[in-house]
Amino acid sequence: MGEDEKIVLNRMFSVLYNTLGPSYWWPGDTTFEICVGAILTQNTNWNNVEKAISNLKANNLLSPERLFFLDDEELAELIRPAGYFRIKTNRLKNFLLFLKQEVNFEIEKLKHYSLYDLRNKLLSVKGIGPETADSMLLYAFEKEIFVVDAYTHRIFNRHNLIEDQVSYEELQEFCMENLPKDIHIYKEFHALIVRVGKKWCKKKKAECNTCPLCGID
DNA sequence: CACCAGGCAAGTA
DNA sequence: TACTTGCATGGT
Repeated sequence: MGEDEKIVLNRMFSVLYNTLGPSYWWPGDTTFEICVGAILTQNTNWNNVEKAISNLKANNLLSPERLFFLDDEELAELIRPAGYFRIKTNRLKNFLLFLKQEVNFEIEKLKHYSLYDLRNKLLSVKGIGPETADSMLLYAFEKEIFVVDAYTHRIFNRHNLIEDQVSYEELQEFCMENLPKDIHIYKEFHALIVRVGKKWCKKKKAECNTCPLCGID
């Protein structure tokens, strides 16, 4: 039972990696930049997020302290291209307040926290849900946790690996049980899923005829 | 033009 | 618990 699923997931990984190549994820130079990107990319194309991040960089504002003390209105204008800019302004500010209160803006200190301690603390910040928290944990804080997203759900469902109604945590557990427990694999597999999903596994149109995963099962 | 993007919280029943 | 809705820009 479980062995078959391991085989399928490992085959998916190698097919995707061999056809698409390495992903070099997450784009972003610092721990903080990755966290900011994780909030900005919620239900939003990364293209738009890049514009917002480059606005912040151009104004030398990609630091926890400086962003914390920036007026909400100015922050909103800078991140406007990322969409949902008023909501995301509040979510960023909530995260920045958490950084101030938890580690006095010294974000690197969070790397010493244990996985589930940090996960619970991130989830308690309003505006950080499971996917955003796990993206930060895996890519920014180097914790061994798998990131589930809409594409993971859609692709795994279309390949009859999971029921459509499974929860985030259930799907996450399924992935972590059937993939090698390796942070590098987790990083690359999530990235590959997003890349293949964007191109071949859209919400309505499933252009599976040319998808690398077509006929894998 | 319609559709969608690397979600989340709040409201409703 | 299990739906539904608002949030918003920019690319295809």
